[in-house]
Amino acid sequence: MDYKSTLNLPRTAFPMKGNLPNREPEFVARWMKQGLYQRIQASRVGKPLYVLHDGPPYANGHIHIGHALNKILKDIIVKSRTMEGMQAPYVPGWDCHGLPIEHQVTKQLGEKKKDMSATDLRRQCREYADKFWNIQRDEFQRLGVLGDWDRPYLTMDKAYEATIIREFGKFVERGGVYKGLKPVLWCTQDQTALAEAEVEYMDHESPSVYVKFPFDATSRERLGLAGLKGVENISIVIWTTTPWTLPANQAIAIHPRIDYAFVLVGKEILVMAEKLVEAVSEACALKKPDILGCKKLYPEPVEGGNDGFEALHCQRPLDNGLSPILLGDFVTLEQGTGCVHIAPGHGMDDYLLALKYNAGQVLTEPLQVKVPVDDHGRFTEEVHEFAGQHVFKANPAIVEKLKQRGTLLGHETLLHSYPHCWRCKKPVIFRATQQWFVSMDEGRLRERALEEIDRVQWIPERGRERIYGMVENRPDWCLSRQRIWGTPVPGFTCAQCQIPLIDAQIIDRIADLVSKHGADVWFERPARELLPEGTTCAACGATEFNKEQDILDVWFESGVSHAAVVKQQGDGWWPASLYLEGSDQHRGWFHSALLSSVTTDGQAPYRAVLTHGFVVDGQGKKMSKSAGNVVAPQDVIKQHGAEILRLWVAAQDYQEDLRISSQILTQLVEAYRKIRNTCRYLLSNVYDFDPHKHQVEISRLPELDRWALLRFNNLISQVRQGYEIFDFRQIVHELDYFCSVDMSATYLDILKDRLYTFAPDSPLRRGSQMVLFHIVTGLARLMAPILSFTAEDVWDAVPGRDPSPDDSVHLSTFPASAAIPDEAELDANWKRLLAIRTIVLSALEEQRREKIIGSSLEARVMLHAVPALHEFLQAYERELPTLFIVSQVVLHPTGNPAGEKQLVSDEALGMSVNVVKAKGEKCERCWNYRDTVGRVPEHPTLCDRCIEAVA
RNA sequence: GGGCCUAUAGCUCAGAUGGUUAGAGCGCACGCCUGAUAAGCGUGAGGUCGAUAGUUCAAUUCUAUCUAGGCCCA
Repeated sequence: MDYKSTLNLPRTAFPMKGNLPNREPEFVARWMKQGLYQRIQASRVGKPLYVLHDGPPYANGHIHIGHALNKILKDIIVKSRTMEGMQAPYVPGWDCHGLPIEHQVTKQLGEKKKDMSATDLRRQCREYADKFWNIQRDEFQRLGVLGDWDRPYLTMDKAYEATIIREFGKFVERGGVYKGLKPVLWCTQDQTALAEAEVEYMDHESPSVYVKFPFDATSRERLGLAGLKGVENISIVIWTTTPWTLPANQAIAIHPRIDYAFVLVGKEILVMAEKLVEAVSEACALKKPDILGCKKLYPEPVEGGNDGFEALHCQRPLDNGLSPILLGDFVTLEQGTGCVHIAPGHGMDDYLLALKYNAGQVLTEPLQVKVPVDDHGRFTEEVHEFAGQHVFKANPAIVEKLKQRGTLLGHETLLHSYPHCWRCKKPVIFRATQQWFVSMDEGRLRERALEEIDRVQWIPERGRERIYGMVENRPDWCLSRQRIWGTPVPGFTCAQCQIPLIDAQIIDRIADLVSKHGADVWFERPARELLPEGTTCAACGATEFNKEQDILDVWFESGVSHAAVVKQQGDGWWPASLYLEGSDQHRGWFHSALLSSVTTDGQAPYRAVLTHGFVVDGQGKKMSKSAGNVVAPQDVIKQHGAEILRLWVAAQDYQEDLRISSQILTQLVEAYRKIRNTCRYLLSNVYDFDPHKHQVEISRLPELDRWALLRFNNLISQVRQGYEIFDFRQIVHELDYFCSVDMSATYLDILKDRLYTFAPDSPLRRGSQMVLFHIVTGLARLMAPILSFTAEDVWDAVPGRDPSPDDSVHLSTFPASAAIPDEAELDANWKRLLAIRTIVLSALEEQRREKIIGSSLEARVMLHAVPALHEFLQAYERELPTLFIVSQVVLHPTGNPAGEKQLVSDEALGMSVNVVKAKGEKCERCWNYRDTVGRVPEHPTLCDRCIEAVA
C-alpha cells in the first residue's frame, strides 16, 4: 500500500524563488491601479496624524543609491506608522529651480543661448526639470514606495512660486532684509556672476609681489620698538598675486598661532612668518637679513596667540590710510610671508573676516567692503589714478607705483592655477556686488532659532550639536543669486537715486501675479507693470524703477516647503512630525527651513529630525565614477529586485555610513530566502486549515504550540518597538532569528511529525495549524513596511482569505500579542527544555559521527538528571521524543552515573546523555521506531499510531 | 586646516557604571536527511574588540595621540 499518499504533506503554490525583478513591477502596477495609497489614506481619516514631510530631491538625472536609501527609509516609516493605525500621509516633492539645471541647459544650447530671452531659457529649464522629476517618480515607485505620486509638489509650480514670494514678503515685513555687498566670482568679459561650478581652473600668469606695510608710530611704540637707533621703518610684509586689489585694502591678517620674526635688513625691520624668512629673503633678494627676534608661540603656547599684534595699524602702500592687523585661521605657511592683505570686496576669506571683526569689539572703525571696480572689471573714479583701466591691465602700473612709493619689497611673475570662466575662458575676478541679505540678529532670529533647536528631537542626538554650531556661527543669510532659473527677488531700485524699494504690500501683489502667471511674469513684464500704479520713490519722489535682476537662493525655496506644502494640506499637519534627510542637510534644508519657519511662525517646522549617513562601498570608501565603485540602484533592482535594496536599507545602521557591496547583497539575498522560505513552509502547512472552522482555545494547546505563540508575541513587540524608535536593524535581526531559530530549526522541525502523520482533523494538528496561520498572517504584516512586495505576495497566498482585487497587506494593521496563560512560567520551562535539547542534539551528533545513527529518529536517548531536573523532566516525559525528534527517551534519576559511558554531560544543568540505537522497527509511514510495528496484520509495516491515523 | 562622527569574527549587527572562557544570525568547513529538496537539520572552526601611549589591582570599555574612513565647512 502507498502510505505516503495518506500523509498530509505540505502543499502550496507560493514559489520558493521570489523572481523579484520580474514580479515587483506587477505589484507596483496593481497598487497604482487599485489606488492603494488613496485607499489607505481614506481608511485612516480621523486617526492620529503622523506627517513625514518629504525633502525635495533635485530634479536632474536618474536616482542614485542615496536617493533610494532616503526614499526607502521614509517609506518604511510611513508604512509602519500607518500599520500602527495612524494616518501617515506622504506627499513627495521635487526641487526644480537652480543652477545645475540652468547650467546643463545653457551648456546644451551653446551659442544659441545668446539670442535667447530669459523666458525662453526658463522654458527650457522647466522642460528639463519636468522630464527628470517624472523619471525619478517612476524610479521611486519602482522601489515600492507608496505616496501621493499623482499630486507631488514642485518648487516650480505657480502656487509654490507664489508662496516663495509671499514668505519672502513676511521676512521683509518683519524687518531684517537688507541690501549689502558680498564677493562673488565675476567674469568681466561676460559681465556676469559665476558659481563655483562654472569656473575652470587653468594656468595663468600673475604678478607676484611682496609689499611692505610700515607700522605707524603708535604701533611701533606698542611693539616696544619705538626708539631703535638706525632703524627707519618697521613693516609687515604681505604677498599677493593680485596687486590690483591693493587699492581696496582694508586690513592685514596674520595667523593667531604662527611664530613671526623681526628681520633686520639694512635700515629697516621686516615682520614675516619665521618659517618663511628664508624663502622671502631669496625671492626679494634681501641683503644680509638678520633675525633680531621672534614672537614665539611654541613650544609654550601663549594665551590668545598673536593678540599682541591684533589691532596694531600699518600704513597702506598706495595711499596714506591705515590698515589694522587682524587674526585669521585661514592664513597658511604654504606660500608668501604668512601675512595676508585683506580686501573684503575681493575675497571670500577677506569678506568673512571683515564681517567677524565688524561684529566684534576689537576695532573702533568698521572695515569697508570696498569695490572700486565696475562690471567690466575697470577701476572706477574711486581709484582716480587708474580709473577706466581693466584691473589686469592696471597691474603693472600699480606695481610701478608701489616701487615709487618705496613699499615694494620684491616682484616676480608666477604661473599658477587660476579660475577662468567656463564660457569665455577668460580669467575671472572676485568682486563684491549688491545682494539681498537676511540679518541673523535683527529680531533675534539667531537666538530664537537656537531656542527652537532645543525644542526639536534630533535623532541621533548629535544632530543637535551639528546644527546648533552652524546657526550659532553663520553669517547673515545671503538670499541673492545672479541667475535666471528660479524665483525672482521681488525688489526694485529707484532709477533716479538708486535707493532700493522693497515693500511687503508690493510683494503681496507680485505674489498674486505669480500665482496666476508663474514667476515668468517677473521676467516678461517691465517694472512699471509689476508695481502698483503711482508708486513713487520715498527718497526722491521719482516714478521710474528698475526691477531686481537676482533670483532667490534655492535653499530659501525648499526651506519654505513647510508653508507651501505642509500647511496647505489641512489642519494639524503643521508643524510636521518628522523631517528625514542625509546628515548634510543640517547645513541645508533643516537649516533653511528652521530660519524660515522661525521668522514667519516663530517656531521650528518639525517636531523631530532624523538623519541618515551616506552610502559608501564595501571598504567604507566614498563612491565615485573615477574609483569605479559606484553601485547603481537600477542594477541592484535588475539583478536582485528592489526588495533586496529595501532589506539592505533596513539591515544597515543608517545613522552611520552605509556600506554596500556584492558580498553584502549576496548575504542579504540569503537572509531574504530564509524569510521567504519560512513563510512558504508556513503557508504550505495550512492548505487545509479554515480559520473559521478550526479554531482551538489557546489554553488547550500543547505547551510547544503555546511556546511558539510566546516567541511570536516577543517578535511582535520587538518589531513594533523597532519601528517605533526607527531601529530597523533590530527588526531584520529579530525576523531573521525568528525564522531561522524559533521556527525553522525548532518549532517547524519538531512539528513535521504531527503535521504530516496525524489524521488531518486531529485536534493537535488543527491546533498547530492555527498557530502557523496566526504566525504567517502576522509575519506578513510585521514585515510589510520593509519587505513590501514579499509581504503582499504572502498575503495573497494565505488560504481561506477572500481574494479581493482591492485588498492589500498594506491596508491592515500590525498583529497584537496573543493572550497566553502562565506566560512567565512557560517561558522559563521552555528555556530550560531547549537548553537540554541542545545538549541532546550534540550527543546525537557524536553517535552520528560514529555511524550508530543517521536520522535522529534512529535514536533512543538515555537522559540522566539530578533529582530536581529529573522531576522537571518527568512532567514532560511524553513530549520529550517529539522535542528531540527521536523515537524514544528514557529518564534516569541520577546526575552523572558512574560506570556507564556518557557521551555528553553538562554540570550546570546537572545532566548527562547517552544515545543508543532505538528499539523496535521503523514504521514505514512515520519513520519512528516502535515496538508496535507489525502488530496489526493488515498493516505489517505500520506502528499503532499510524494505523489509527490511516483508519 | 576647523566642526561633527565612525572603527567588535569573512558579512550585518549585539555587548559591558572598567572585572570570569566577548555573543547572535548569516557565510564557511564537515556531517545527516531526502516527506520544506536550487530546500531542511546538526556539529565545528573563526576575534591581540583599528594602532600606540597613559590612568587603574584590572581597559576592547575611560583619556590622549595616531591611522583609516564619512559628512559639513574653509
